[in-house]
Amino acid sequence: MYICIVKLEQAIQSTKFKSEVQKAGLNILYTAWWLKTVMSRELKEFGLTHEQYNVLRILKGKHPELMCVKDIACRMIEKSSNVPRIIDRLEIKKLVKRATSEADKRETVISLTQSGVAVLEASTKALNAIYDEIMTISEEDASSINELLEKVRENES
Amino acid sequence: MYICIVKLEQAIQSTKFKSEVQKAGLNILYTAWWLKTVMSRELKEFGLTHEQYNVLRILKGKHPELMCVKDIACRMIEKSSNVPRIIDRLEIKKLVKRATSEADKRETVISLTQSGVAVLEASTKALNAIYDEIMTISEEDASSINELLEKVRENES
DNA sequence: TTACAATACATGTATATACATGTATTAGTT
DNA sequence: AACTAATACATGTATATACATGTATTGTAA
Repeated sequence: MYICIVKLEQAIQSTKFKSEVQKAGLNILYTAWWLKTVMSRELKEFGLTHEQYNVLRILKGKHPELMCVKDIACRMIEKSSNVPRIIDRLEIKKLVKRATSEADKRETVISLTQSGVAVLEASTKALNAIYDEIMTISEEDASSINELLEKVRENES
Repeated sequence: MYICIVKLEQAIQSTKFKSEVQKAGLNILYTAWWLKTVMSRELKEFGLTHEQYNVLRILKGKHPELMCVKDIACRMIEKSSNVPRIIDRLEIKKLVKRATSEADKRETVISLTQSGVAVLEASTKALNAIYDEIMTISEEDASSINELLEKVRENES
């Protein structure tokens, strides 16, 4: 059973918004929370948190090449993630291994263990299934969202 | 100076996405993180976290009526927020007051203090200014986002 | 009316976020 | 080459998230 509250108005019990733009801000925040909740519930079956999964997924992108902490950090969705600490938990679960870089001893290089690869593959399969199940929008609508969100972010000051 | 990474591909250093739908998921998560970061930086000037601000804003909606903890909780954007603990911090800063409900002694009723109202008003002004500055999309685009995000969430299983 | 379930909130725990600081190593400057 | 700055990461702190458990109060049913 998933949390199913379609309308933002119902979700946050509020009907007055200053503008569509402000409502869009709340909608983005709420939808992200909803997505994270659904994904986390699935990942829990594999003993992973959302952030731990993200690190594994990033490592997989270069596997079997090693990656240093800062290269993982700059690929994280949430840039303020404390990557060394997330790696701590993954290391305890023997899903990744740490080593000091030969080339630059300041760097710690991380690699996926075989068990890390296995857990990642299984959890990715489960996540994809959940995505197919809950995100039933069309590719066209998804494209529109991607365009619009990049428009939202295209500002500096 | 704001974080300005327009394209998702740059932001998370990834170019391959399984589908537009999956990319939309990442885009929603990343945009939410970006929005929260910008807002939090502004709120810091007032000694507030994003969540503390949310609780104040919700209380304002009924002010000067009192609200109990569960009524605040169900209006939060992030439903898993631990509202009693957020109220702890606000109480220490004398922005809200706790009292036991007369009608039902299990309930704790919360009210904004005068200083709470003042801080909320000032921070809301600052946040609105930031919103105007960074969210320069049109009302029409914002409406499209609202429609599409509600389409994204309209699924259960 | 007593017993039990449900409700409302407080509190505890593990992990994450956001940010500051500490420590080792490398790069750059004189 | 010695000194200083910068870099990479580890670690510390306050708050939040996500969830479990504890405690007081209320509702309900025998």
